[in-house]
Amino acid sequence: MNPAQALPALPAAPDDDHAPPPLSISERARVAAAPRASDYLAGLNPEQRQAVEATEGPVLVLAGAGTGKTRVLTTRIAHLIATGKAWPSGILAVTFTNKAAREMKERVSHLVGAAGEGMPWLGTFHAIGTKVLRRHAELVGLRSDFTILGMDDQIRLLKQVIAAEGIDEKRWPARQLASFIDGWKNRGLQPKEVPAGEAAAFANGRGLALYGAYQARLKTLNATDFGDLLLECLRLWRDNPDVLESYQQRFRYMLVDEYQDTNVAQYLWLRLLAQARKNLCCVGDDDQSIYGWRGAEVDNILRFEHDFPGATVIRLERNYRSTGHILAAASGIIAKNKDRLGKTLRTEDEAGEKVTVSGAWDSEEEARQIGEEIEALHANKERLSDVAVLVRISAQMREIEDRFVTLGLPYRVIGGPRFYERAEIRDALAYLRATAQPADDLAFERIVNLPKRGLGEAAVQCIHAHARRARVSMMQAARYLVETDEMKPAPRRSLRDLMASFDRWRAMMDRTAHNELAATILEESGYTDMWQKEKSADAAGRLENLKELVRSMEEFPDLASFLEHIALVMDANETEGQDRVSLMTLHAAKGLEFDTVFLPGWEEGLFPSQRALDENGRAGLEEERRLAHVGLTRAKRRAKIYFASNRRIHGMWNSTIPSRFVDELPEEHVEVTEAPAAYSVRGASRFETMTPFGSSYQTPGWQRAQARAAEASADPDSDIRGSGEFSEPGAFFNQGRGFGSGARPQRRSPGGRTGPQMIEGEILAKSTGAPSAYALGGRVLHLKFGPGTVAAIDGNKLTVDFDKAGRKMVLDSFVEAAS
DNA sequence: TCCTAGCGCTTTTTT
DNA sequence: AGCGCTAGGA
Repeated sequence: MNPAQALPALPAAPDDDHAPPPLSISERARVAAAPRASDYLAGLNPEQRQAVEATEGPVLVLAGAGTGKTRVLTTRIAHLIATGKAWPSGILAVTFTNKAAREMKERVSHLVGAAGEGMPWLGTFHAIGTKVLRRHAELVGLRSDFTILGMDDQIRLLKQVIAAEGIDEKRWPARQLASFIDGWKNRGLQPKEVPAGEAAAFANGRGLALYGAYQARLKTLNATDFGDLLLECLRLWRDNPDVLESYQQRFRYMLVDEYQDTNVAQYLWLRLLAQARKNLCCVGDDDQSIYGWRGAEVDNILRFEHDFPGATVIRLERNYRSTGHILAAASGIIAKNKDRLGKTLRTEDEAGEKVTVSGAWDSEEEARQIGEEIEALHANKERLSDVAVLVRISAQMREIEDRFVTLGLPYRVIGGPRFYERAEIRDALAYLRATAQPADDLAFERIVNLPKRGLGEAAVQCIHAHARRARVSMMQAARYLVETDEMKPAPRRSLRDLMASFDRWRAMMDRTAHNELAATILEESGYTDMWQKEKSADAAGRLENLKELVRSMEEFPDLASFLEHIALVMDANETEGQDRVSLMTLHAAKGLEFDTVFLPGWEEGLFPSQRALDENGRAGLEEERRLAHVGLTRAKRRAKIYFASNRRIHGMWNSTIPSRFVDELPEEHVEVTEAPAAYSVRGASRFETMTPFGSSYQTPGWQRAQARAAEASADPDSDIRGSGEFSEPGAFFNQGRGFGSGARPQRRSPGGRTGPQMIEGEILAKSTGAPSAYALGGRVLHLKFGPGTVAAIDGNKLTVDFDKAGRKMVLDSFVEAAS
């Protein structure tokens, strides 16, 4: 980056079998112009170095977790540039995510200086596909200013297509069709290539017709979806050999990151480009292929040597991340997989701590244990940002978040709803699109009645009908309709105002900064007003997001390039800096690392996911196992696995058994922790573990609750798990319906003490008569709702305004005084 | 046109 | 349980 840190002279051309031919004058000049990399090869281990220097022919680098994969990729690019084998513009480097592309760009320019910034062909498959398509749009029936539809637009369009074919959208949901079409596109299949049998699965055999109709509709709209960005490239290159050849000539060297995640379409895309020069270097790890469910084809990496004869395969097995026990545990698990190329990770690091396995009674206790351990780590001067909790499914997060809120542990959820997927952002973008691209019907439709301006279903239908009849955009149709009296006066007036606004904004476009224009549009359209009037808790956050959106536009030269960027980039701009625990899914954790990793929910059915097993059998199981491997290899120094005996799934309590992966861990690298309250979990029969009072398994809920309440008052120290919140008496009688229907299973604890739970406020309220120890306006802390202020007191019943949860009536025994 | 009660669905998620 | 969507009524 910094030119001042000038780099010493190049090392001599690598002295190996693939030594380049003598350099011509122009090539020498090129080398001279390339920024010098210092001893960029020096820090590499022998395998890494081999991977960097094997520039010619197909190369597969099998890079295990934490083996320096990104380093190899970036150094390889630097090497190609520094040795004069290629200009930056002659190197194609593809990644899956924008984040990965950004990082790679950064690291390359760090190595080679400003030349790296100029790598025009470093990007995601989709970004590069877009670039190619814009240049040759007319050859595939598009104009070069085609719009890229996001998922929501895609669904909206499919709904229209389904409706147009006279199919009941409720019976055959657009979402499902979208996943069919995405699946076909992932496999590189155009409508005419889809196997007849497959398409029959949707809408009684009309799936294929719908796919065709959808594609036709996209063309009319001058639009593509994400899949098309690759598919249309394939079509372009196949139908126009001269165009293909120009790209084959251009890309002297090609690099692919995360090759195990490529789908068939991407494989075909790469193969077409690599056919001529064959300098294709794929980096990946078959043991980290976890995206099969969205079309990734592990076979691509497993078959690499077959697909690219004469390929060099290099294994990176030296792990620089994890300590010995963690690595051995991860290796032990992944070794059970059959479909793999086989690698053995090793480390020169110390053995470190063993992987721990802990059982918990239920998911709440699991969350409590994790919270406690994190607090202990924190007290021990560990940074929270070095700690992560990795879950299998997002639904697991809530309980853990609840616990963190209660404890006041700062945390951040990674990979939540993405910035650009948030409704308010999509709405704002729709306004901008409708302004900048008047033919963008989907954008227009999204905001025509947002905020509500009296243009409901009927009005939209009317515009639609006219647009279709006159074969014009909805915007044009609307323009026509305000001049006629096909519409009722009220909507007509409203529509006229809206059209006038759009005219005004469009007129501003060339003389107003685009971010200013955006602010104006959001203001004048009443959109920001809409959220300002909204009293809900997240309205403020949404307004904040809108501000952030406008601010982020500054970085782009004009509205068009901003919209282009938006269509492809879906990353949230994470605010860094604070010391927080990270909470995310295992999928989101790929590529990250933390000192300490908590892995809750290792239970059959949840992890491995029952659905993965049902739908994909052994392949599904192996993918889950890879996920376990990914989870463990995120840990640098500590990995902690948990399972609970009872977990609520879709609102119902279920008895669960530990994951088979727990038992696949190699014994000698694992330590089973003592549960804080000693109760046997493993091997306990389902009924034993869940009957609270002898045979009360079938006892009506009210009896159980009474018994529990009595016990609660008798034992103030008992483990309080209910919230103490009041509920209507009626609701109470509706809840205790026994196991599997919402009632919570009871713990059997050694001393015969049973934790009271779901305590019915009314009963407990009668059983304790002591006056409240809390004062009006006092601060209290509630186990479930967190901190709050006492608003009213009635005996032992408090009305508390919780900071997070709002106003609730709770029993004072459920709160404690807080500062 | 707007509000709300009820229904059904529910892994993982990028572009 | 929680969310989003839809239908049906005000």
